Amino acid sequence: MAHLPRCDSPPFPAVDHDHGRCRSWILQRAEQLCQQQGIRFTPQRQQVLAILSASHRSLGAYDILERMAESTRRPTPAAVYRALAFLMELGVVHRMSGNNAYFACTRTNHQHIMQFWICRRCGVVAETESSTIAQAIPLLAETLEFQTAWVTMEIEGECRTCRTA
Amino acid sequence: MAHLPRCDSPPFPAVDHDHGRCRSWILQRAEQLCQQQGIRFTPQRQQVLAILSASHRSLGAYDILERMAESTRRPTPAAVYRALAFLMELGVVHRMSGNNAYFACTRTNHQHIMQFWICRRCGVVAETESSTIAQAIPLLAETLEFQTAWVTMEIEGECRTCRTA
DNA sequence: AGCTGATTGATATAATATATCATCTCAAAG
DNA sequence: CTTTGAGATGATATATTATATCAATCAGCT
Ligand SMILES: [Zn+2]
Ligand SMILES: [Zn+2]
Ligand SMILES: [Zn+2]
Ligand SMILES: [Zn+2]
Repeated sequence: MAHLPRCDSPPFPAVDHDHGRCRSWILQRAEQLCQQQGIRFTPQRQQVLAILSASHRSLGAYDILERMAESTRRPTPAAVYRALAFLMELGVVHRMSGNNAYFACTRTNHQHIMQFWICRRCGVVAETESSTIAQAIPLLAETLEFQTAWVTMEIEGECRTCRTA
Repeated sequence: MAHLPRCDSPPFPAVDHDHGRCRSWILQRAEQLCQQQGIRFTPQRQQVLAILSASHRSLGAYDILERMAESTRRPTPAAVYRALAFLMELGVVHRMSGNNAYFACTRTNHQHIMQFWICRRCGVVAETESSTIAQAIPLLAETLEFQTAWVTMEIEGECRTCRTA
């Protein structure tokens, strides 16, 4: 990520923000990560990420499948899930377990513990990293003598844009 | 809940703890809540909660269905999901979206924001309420101008019992 | 060209969850 | 005691999400 600028769009960017910039950042980052790691960013994988990068909204796997079917031959579910697994492994797509949906990440240098803010009306997802929470969880874990492997934090509600509309 | 003692079993209780106490607390609390609210705690609902209250582990809906089939006529999936929806609405069962599983709550006076600690080996779930986190989330929400409706916090890992075994 | 491992295609199926309408039950009203 | 009506359950079908398996293809290397 050295010479790739950050995607500086804020959480829940304005509806008229320059999303082309977000979009190309998402795709270029994936390209670069694949090159660095010597793995292949195949057309199918590109296509799935391109669909997700079209907005900051999350999409279900079968929604993605439908959109792929619009431009090319309809893929099988397995193909979609394979591409999603690849992109999640690469760290450029996240899965929202609350609604079985996937979205393109716009943050670099994730800590282990992120918050995902999901607008129930428009479906847009924002990511934050609270240092307070990042500190609190290991403390709780220590008290419980619990060895943490994975943290899911999803907050559902309404974003400013939808509330004021 | 006035005269029902708290379920004082700690998070991740020892394997030899007096679970009969947990179990009867879970069932009596549900009974009492139904009486207070004038709603019916039918045999099917009791049976689902009895199955969940048999341990602190979470179970999938179809696991519950199988256990019901052992003692009575095999119910339909819809019957299981209806009972689970009822018990969740009552607040005595929670759903873990990370693994589509359900477990019997052992805490009263939930705040809005709980942490669910899920052991990947034994499946036991513990609940905590961190005041630090309960304060942090509204602050983040305010910054984002986000109106929070629901918070999911699930931490997967290994409990002490499983780590030391 | 031939080899090898990664990727994709094809097919089937698993796992989780809901929709719909008919029937039954129970408690309250008459 | 009967009626009645809302809530609960049964029955059936189907929707939604995800994975397993094996064959075919492709890309990069020798
Ligand atoms: Zn954007
Ligand atoms: Zn991210
Ligand atoms: Zn117990
Ligand atoms: Zn609880």
